[in-house]
Amino acid sequence: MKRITIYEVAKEAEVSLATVSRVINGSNVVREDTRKKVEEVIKRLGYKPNAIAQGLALQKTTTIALIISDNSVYNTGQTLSGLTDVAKIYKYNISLHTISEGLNSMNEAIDAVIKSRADGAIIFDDKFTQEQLNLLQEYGLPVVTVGKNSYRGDTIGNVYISFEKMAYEIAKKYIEKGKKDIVLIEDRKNAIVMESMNEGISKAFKEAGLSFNGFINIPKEHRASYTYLKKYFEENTHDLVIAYRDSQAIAVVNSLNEANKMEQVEVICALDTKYNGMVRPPISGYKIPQYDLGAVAMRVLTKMLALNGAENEEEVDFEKDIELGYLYTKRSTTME
Amino acid sequence: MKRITIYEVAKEAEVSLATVSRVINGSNVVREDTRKKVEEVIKRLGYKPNAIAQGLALQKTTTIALIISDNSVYNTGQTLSGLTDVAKIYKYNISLHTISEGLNSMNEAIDAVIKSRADGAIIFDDKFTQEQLNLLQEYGLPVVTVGKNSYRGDTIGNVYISFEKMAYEIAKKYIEKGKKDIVLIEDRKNAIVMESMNEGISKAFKEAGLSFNGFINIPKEHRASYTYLKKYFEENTHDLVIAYRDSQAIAVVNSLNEANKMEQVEVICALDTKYNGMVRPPISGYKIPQYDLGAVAMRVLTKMLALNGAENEEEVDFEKDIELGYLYTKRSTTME
DNA sequence: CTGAAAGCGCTAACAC
DNA sequence: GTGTTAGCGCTTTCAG
Repeated sequence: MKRITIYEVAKEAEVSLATVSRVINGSNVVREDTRKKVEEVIKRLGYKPNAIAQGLALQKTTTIALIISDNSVYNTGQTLSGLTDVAKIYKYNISLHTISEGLNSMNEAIDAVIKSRADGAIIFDDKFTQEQLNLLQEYGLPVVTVGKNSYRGDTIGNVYISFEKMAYEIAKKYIEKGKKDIVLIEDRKNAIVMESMNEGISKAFKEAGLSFNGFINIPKEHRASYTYLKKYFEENTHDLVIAYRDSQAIAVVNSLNEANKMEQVEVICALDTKYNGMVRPPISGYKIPQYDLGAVAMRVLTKMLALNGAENEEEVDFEKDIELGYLYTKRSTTME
Repeated sequence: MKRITIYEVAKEAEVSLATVSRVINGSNVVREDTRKKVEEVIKRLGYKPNAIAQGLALQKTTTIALIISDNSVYNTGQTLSGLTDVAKIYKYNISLHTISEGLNSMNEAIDAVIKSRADGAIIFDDKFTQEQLNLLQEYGLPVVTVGKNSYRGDTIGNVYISFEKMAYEIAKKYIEKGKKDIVLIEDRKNAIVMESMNEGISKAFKEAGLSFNGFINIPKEHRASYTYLKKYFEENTHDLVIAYRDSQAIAVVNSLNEANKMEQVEVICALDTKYNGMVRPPISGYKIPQYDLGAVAMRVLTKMLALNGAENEEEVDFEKDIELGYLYTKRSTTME
């Protein structure tokens, strides 16, 4: 097993550690021929600089910590891709901290992140508190959250989609068309988003002098929404049903189909995926820029980090809170 | 910004570094009251041991590197969950190295992993070479691959599913029923798996004195399989079509439906997902233990690591190559 | 342009 | 039990 250190390289190349260090860090004060010699030895010996030692010496790890809920991992490979692609561009390593249910999990993750001395953190999870963010801050980690815009701090950024706005727009449009019997299907796994959507719809109703009470709770007994929805739609009809995840939208459409009501009620999925287009009938939905959510978040973080490093108070201002848009895709479950 | 070191803690608690080190590492030679005192100071100061420094001193990082293709991230959140859950149990950190297309990407990832001095690596990707694995070995990293069983080495493990066997079994069963017109849909994104399946089917055919030539290539011009399949199934009919991913199976079923051939041809999806059950008609498929794939892989790696640490040649033998099973789920697209 | 030496924060003998 | 000290591998002044 190889365990070659900078010292071996130095000896073999007949220079000092300092010089080897200079060449691996691309310092341009090294004479060309000594550089060549050192590089040759590095290759010959298969020397790979120890990032841990570098981290210690430099007081930075070039690593950013990703704190992400189990749940999010499942659904959003694309966001992860965006995150990692951009990280790669800036040569950051990524350490992954998944948190499962359990209340304490987030605290444990934060603890691990602090100990790991990551340079910054990205949090992609529904539920965490401002205090937890503050803790990260205290230990000098800039953080950007993805999905929500309710966190504040000098070194806290937020990259998000406004589902409240989306829901508001949908509701408004339908109310104006006179289709006021709107219903929103609960998604227990995404309680926070549900809340924003509920608020958005309520706002539209209020503006129309109405009040919204179409939030459909899926009783806890029902493991899958489908079993409940099937029965529900046998007995009920609405103008429009809004679902968050594709699987729920599909369950709704299946239920509606079986109740022979597909003609009467429209269905919209808030978090569009390819499956909405593959199902029959294809379901209308809002395309969310999942990849960008990750890519932008990482980009914002790298900017913060650059600022940190520069130490210059040049007020290099940039937007830390970024709202991303969405795109409505009409398919067959809506009139327009 | 806090930057408290063990030294601060020692001074504040009026003990030496060594003692502080002992209490944070749970050494049991520390007197109870000094331990209490130190712990109090640690909490009061908010001291968090620097994992980087520990890593340097201990020559181990308690981190395992995950090398994973973009592609895999998308589809297999569950495997990731399995991986991380088990890692958590053994207190390992995870560093994430995604590799995108590009040939060199894997080499870069391996380079980064070596530099990071991770204790071990898990590779979850279709294509990499034995040489690349050997490189990891040379630098002392045990590795376990997930998905394939074709890599060898003292510190190389493989956790996988035999899609060859699966395909063989399917083909054999259908051939015996006299349904010999079997077709396998290409999946360009998973070329290696396709190959195994092709081999499995071919084997079954050969055993029956036949030869298999039902591998359907999706012409490159077609971004989505669906556009091609729709046309294909207007013109062709088979006894059985086997698809790998759910989206392909769905495309097949949709095409078949539109060609009014659903009654005549059976469809099986090799990599079952919840969507197969949600689509109409629901598609039969093989449930793959995705979570276990990750969990078992991580478990195997931790065993290797434990062995490494123990240094005892006690021949603590355990299986490094583990084949996981699958479970057939009949839905509506097959007769039985 | 290059080398010597201090230091990054922590662990692990080795003393006492 | 607890303290002293020598590293772990690398970067970075500071001299030369």
